[in-house]
Amino acid sequence: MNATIRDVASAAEVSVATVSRVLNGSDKVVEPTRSRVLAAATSLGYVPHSGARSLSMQRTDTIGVILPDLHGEFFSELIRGIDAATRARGLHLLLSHSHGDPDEAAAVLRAMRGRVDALVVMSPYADEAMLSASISGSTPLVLLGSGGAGRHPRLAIDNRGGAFAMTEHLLEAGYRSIAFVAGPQGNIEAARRLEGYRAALATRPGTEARILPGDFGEESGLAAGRLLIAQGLPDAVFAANDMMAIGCLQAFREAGVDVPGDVALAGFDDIPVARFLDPPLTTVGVPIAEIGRHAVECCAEILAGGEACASRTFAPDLVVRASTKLNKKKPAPGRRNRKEASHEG
Amino acid sequence: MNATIRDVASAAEVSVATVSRVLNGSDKVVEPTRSRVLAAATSLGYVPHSGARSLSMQRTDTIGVILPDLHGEFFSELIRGIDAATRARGLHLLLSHSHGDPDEAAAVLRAMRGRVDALVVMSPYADEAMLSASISGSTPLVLLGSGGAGRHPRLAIDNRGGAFAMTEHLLEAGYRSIAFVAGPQGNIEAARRLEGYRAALATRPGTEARILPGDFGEESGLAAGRLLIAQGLPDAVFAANDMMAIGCLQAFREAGVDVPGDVALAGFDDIPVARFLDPPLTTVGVPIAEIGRHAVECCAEILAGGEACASRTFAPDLVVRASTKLNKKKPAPGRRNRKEASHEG
DNA sequence: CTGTTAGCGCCTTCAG
DNA sequence: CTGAAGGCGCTAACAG
Repeated sequence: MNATIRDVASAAEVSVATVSRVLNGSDKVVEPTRSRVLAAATSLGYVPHSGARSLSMQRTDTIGVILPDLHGEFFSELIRGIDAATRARGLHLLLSHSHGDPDEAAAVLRAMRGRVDALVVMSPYADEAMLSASISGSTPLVLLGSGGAGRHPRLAIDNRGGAFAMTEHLLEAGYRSIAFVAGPQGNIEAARRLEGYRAALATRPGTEARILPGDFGEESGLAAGRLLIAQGLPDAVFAANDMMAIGCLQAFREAGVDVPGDVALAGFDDIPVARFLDPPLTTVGVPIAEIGRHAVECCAEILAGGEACASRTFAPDLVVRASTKLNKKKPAPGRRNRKEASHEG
Repeated sequence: MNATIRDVASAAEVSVATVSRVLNGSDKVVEPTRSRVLAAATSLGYVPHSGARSLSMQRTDTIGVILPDLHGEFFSELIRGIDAATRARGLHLLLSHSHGDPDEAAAVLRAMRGRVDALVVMSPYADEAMLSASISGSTPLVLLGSGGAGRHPRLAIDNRGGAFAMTEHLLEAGYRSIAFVAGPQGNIEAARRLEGYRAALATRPGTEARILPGDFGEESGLAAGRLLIAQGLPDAVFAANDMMAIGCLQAFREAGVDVPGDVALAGFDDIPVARFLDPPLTTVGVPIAEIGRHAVECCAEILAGGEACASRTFAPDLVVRASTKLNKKKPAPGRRNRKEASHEG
């Protein structure tokens, strides 16, 4: 069994109250006793039992995080940001994922009751009403990702704006026919990105939307790429996220389709690996870790008794790399350029 | 405030003991009362307070996981496996990372005391003695990754064997000079991989080790690749993990060095994106998520009162892809092959 | 300044 | 089969 506060108290020959005081620093304890307690605590390897603590303090110093999925670098980055912020504030991180099914999400939320002081939930499917119903109304809740307005702060990226800007960029670069690889049905982020794509096309008469199904996974990008090849390539492909863009790239490579020579390719998210692809991927940059960090700080503020932080939309920025460079420069010495290589030979 | 067991009891007009009994299923409660309690609990949205529960039950139903880093797909996959297993067993997952600094690791461990029933720790730097000193001796602990033998079960991959096999493979494929991009100093996994590389070379007279520094990050792979180009390319490059291989690939691309035409490239881990690279990356396949899952099951077994599960070494397997294919096949119709393209022209 | 004591919410003997 | 009561470890009044 682990040492309890009582063990420390008797070892230091003081009362439990005194031990509690020196360990929590608040009240003043005179020096001789103080260090005696500290010594006893250290030598016994005493660490307060968090269960007991949470029972009497009414808080757990833990933030619950519920994510829809745990695949790929996007979530890896998000968790990294969240973890950094929780640890910076001395909080713990209870992680779970909900997969999207509203019932399961509700169960996960309920299971966290009493274990966490606040929740960060990314739920691209479930609506806020369901969430509210599943948690104690007093538990602070910060939402991640797009969704309807509601009473909880929500941190989102401007999916529509980002997709609009990217489509715009492609159009301005001279690509006329632009296909879009969509995200999962019902996913709000995905829907917004599709909207942005459509809206941008609508500003240019003569352009036409061409939309392929996808689910945010690499495989679906691969399938979309193959489909495009079979049906006829557009000038450019805009995938609703980077993972699918990676899949597309693979499909193109398999078929000997050159990017950006034969078709341009763009993604969304700017996951770390995007710049290491061949060609480096043009994408919509999202401050993923930053959003995670901010969500935790939001929670911390609320817990500190402050106002709930305001909802906020993060502006994504265009990250233009080689995958959409229509007019390639002359290759520098030692650089290769497939097209020209075959012409030169 | 949330409903407590007392609220449920009075709503159902029974004692708290009875409520506890029906909710924990163990004892027999006669039917009329039973359903009355259930109804009351449901209508009040009652969920037992986990802090109180852990206080009286001496368990938290939570597994603590401490990882050295949270970058990239490797950890994403690991967490995914762990999360799947915890949720399958109705356990919670408390996540933290320790960065490698032994003191910080100790602090993180201590902070988890009382919050978790068992720990899964991946600590490529800290030794087991330090870990033991930082946790209550009775807390089950499962170690992830290579390390010295100790009293705790340890799940590792055969780094040495994997690296040996890969080096062997490269040698057999006809590559004579093989450079190795090493992992971080002091990292045990990295050291083992280096050993495997060295050992395989030692079996072939006339070969010589050539080792470049790295830290498992993409950037260090990029630097290593550039260094290799500057100093003169070997026949093949074996990076101690896939992230660094990705960095190398980028360096080669920048310089117009063709993979595998000019130099072969191999990695380690087989992170999901490896097969989507250009060229798809030959690597050592590690069942990452599987290991995470297994670690949790190990913990669960111990908690269920069983014996501590045995240490286990997972055998990695060689995943040969295009990045090490010296003799490329004739391209199928619609396939491209840079080298041949330039010869044909 | 320090000690005593009453809960926090729950489970679990022990009586009835 | 059900109720009453003690205790898990800790904090926070309230006394001394």
